[in-house]
Amino acid sequence: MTEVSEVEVTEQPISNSELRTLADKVCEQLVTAIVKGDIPPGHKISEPELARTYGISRGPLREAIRRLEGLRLVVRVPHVGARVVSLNTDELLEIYHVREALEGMASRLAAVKMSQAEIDSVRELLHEHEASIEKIDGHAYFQKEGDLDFHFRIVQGSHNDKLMELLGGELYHLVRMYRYQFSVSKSRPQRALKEHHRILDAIEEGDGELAEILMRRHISTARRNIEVKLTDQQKD
Amino acid sequence: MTEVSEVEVTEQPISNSELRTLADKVCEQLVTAIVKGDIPPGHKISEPELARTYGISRGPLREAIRRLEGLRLVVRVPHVGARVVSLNTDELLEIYHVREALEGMASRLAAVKMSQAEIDSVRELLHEHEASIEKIDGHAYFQKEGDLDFHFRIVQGSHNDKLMELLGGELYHLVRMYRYQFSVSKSRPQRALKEHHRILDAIEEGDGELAEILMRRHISTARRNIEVKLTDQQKD
DNA sequence: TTTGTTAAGATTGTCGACAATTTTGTTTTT
DNA sequence: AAAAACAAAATTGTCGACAATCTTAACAAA
Repeated sequence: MTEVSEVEVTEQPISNSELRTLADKVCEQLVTAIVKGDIPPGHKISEPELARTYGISRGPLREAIRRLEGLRLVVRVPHVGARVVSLNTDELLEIYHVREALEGMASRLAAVKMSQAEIDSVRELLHEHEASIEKIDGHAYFQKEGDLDFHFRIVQGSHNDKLMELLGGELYHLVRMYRYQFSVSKSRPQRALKEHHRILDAIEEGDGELAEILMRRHISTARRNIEVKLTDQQKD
Repeated sequence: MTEVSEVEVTEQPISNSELRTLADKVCEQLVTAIVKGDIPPGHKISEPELARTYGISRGPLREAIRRLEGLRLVVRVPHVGARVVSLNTDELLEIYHVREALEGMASRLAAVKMSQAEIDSVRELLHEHEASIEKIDGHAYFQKEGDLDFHFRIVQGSHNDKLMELLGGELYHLVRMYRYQFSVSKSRPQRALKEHHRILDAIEEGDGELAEILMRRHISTARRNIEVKLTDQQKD
């Protein structure tokens, strides 16, 4: 665990964050610490230790932990304590099934709801991704976060708040956590990029049905890639 | 608001509940109080008042509120307080889009994963529903909770924990809340029951694709019924 | 009357201390 | 030596008090 001794609770510049209470701020810091693996999966969440680390009392800290529990980033046992979730591949596959369903629906809705300005903006994002891929020629290390950027843009395009909450609020955290954990780089970035364009094409044409099919295929392909890697590992 | 003065924190018999801390118990009580409308939508959650009501201190209570926030049952504003969510029909329609996607996927997976014993058990549940409908002859008031029972059985049949968490953990609470709120009785219980049977048929035959299509149609029909009722209300 | 200011009151946020429970380590018994 | 019983330590759960912030209500100015 990367030591975090005596970390000041960083004041957000002035940005969006209405989260002014200690519990909220510490919760956010803990989210990134967990997602990035600074606090590794399965690690015990010690209240006295963390309270000292962040320089706050246990009250707000416990509230933050309760929030993390809701985000499915920690598992809590009464009178025993909380632990960072340890994600096995099976759970990740489950998440990909959920993503297939949810983001498929998001694409269908986006085809009806997205404005041309939103579509143009996403197209621009894809061109940035294209440039990055060419630059690093195939390895496309950046994709780690970039891929989810595209996906969340489509979810936002659905203009369905519940979809945004579910995916942005808990599922994507776990996906990112897994990617950091096993330093997974996108397996076929050029191919994925092309699929992203096709999905956006369908949305631009207002063809929700096609957009949903393409998105589902895109995610289900990713899932099968993970399954393959899993079975390969087992062979070792 | 149905007065709840001096309610004892009820000790669960011995059942499943490993939730032994005050925060957990009060959280559960608050969930049902909110879902059933005892604490109405938009109502301010006063910490001193609730702490007195449940006879606990504000510490555990605040943890419970943080948990409710995660369940999307209350909305919290720092330094101002928490309020019970007030659900407008638009949000309910959003939830039905999510349900269509999620339960469609659940049905597809259930067709592969459900055991014959599980299927038989659900079939039995449907027969009970049938009896209830005949008894009250069309009105089928019971359906209020019974309908979701069936749906959750299918979700359990998917054996996908994430699906269960998402639907059972937050979405169904909001659906039940809405139904209590507007005392919605299932509009076409016989028809719905028949559709339930067809979905289970497809699952029993291992036809995941059909099961998904039928479930999605089933839920999307329900959504359109709500939309119609909404527009009817607007005409008044 | 309406608007703006200010002060009192109430509520939320935070802390430190104590109680209850679990975990750890030691000793005793078989 | 292994298992059981016990004691000590550490951790989680709960509480009451104080600080910071927001809400209100009264008052003053336009």
